[in-house]
Amino acid sequence: MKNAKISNAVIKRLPRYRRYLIELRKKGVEKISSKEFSNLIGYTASQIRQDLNNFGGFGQQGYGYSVDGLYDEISAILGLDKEYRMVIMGAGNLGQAIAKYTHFHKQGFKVCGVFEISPNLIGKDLDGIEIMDYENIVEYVEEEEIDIGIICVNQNNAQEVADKLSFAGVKGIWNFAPTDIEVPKHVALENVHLSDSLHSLAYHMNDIQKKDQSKEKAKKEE
Amino acid sequence: MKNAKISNAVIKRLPRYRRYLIELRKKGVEKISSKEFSNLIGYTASQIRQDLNNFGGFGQQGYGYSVDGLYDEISAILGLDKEYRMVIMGAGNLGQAIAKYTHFHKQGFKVCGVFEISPNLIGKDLDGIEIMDYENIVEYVEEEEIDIGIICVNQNNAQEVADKLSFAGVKGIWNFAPTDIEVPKHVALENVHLSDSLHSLAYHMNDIQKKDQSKEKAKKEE
DNA sequence: TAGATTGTTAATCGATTAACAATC
DNA sequence: TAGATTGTTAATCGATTAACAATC
Repeated sequence: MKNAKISNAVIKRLPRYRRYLIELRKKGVEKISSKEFSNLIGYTASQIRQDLNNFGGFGQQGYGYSVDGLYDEISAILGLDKEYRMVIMGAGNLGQAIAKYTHFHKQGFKVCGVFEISPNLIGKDLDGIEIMDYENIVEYVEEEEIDIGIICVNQNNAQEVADKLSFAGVKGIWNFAPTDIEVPKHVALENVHLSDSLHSLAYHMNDIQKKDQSKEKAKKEE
Repeated sequence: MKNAKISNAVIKRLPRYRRYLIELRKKGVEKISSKEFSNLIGYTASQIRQDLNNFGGFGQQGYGYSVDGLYDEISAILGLDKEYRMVIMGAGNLGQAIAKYTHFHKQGFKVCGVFEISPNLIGKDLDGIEIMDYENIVEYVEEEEIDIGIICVNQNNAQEVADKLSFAGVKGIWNFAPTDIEVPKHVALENVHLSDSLHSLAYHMNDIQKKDQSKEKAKKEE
């Protein structure tokens, strides 16, 4: 494995490669060339080879890539050969939904507990996961060896919660609050800005309509 | 407003500009220079000016940008001066959470209905939003003039639901299913691949740890 | 008018694509 | 050995940054 800094653009493509490899495996496909993979996934064959060669030579000349082998390699690169222990901060709609969503659990990301400040919610059970008092988050993270904190509190409290989680010693923060937060450099941060995503969708919807309208206009003027 | 194709990198930054402008407005700030904005938001002043000039000259030489004015311009560019009517496909945990999440509603994105295939859920009420039968989605979209379909069904049904929504005439699809779907070119598509995001977080967590370890090793070898 | 800051052109940087020698 | 396909270098493309004339 090489040592140079891998660009984020490459990292963002890895989970997608992995998803397609899972599908191929399901279908019993044993090998795939970069060209075949390109047709399937929509990246150029060249880009696929470049991306993979950031991490090592996983292919074999004249043959292609082993589907199983590549799947294992990418999983290892992403760190998906480990288990992760997570806490959810905030038991609002989103926090509760993520707590109940089994999809992550199946992939090795386990929600261990949910933390709340509201007394109405503390003590409740979410499909077997307890809602606990925000007061106790620091000791819980230490004792239960929590890796990841998921921020589902509102905008105004997001930074404070992030600070607390960082202090408590999580290695990563997954932020769903619609605001930018700052974390120490030894903590990894991934944002899911749902509103931003929706706004981007709105832009593209309007863009398509605008183009259609100008096309129609051009047609009439003919 | 210019006509050249705007790159997606620019579009993705617009909601973020807008968020910071909202904060500035709250604080009563009236004008901001690209340099001041740069310090705040973390993009270079040059990039800010480049980005904005894709859409028009919103600033004034020697002065800067009007916070209010720029907010309005960006909102209009994104199409946030309109209201959007949405349906949620799938009343699982995620679908229910989004239905109840008031944040989007406040920004002009209204969830009008939720659609399900499971008889146990059809007819139920989610904070005033009815869960309806998937059978009736096409006529509902037409009659209620739905703009956006939100896909919260599982991976295996996502493409079928997307096809149905496209046929029914939505202008945009917001996909939360952990798979890639295809839509006709007159339909805008925005994906929220939560698993991919989590995998990317895992990578960065491991990357930080690896670097820390090699640093420590280098220290010991001194 | 002088100072500040934009709008815009030019330079740089990084990411993607193309080409091809290496090799299975 | 011949054919296929990788790994990798070189070329291209696009996005970001720097520079500066225009102008408020």
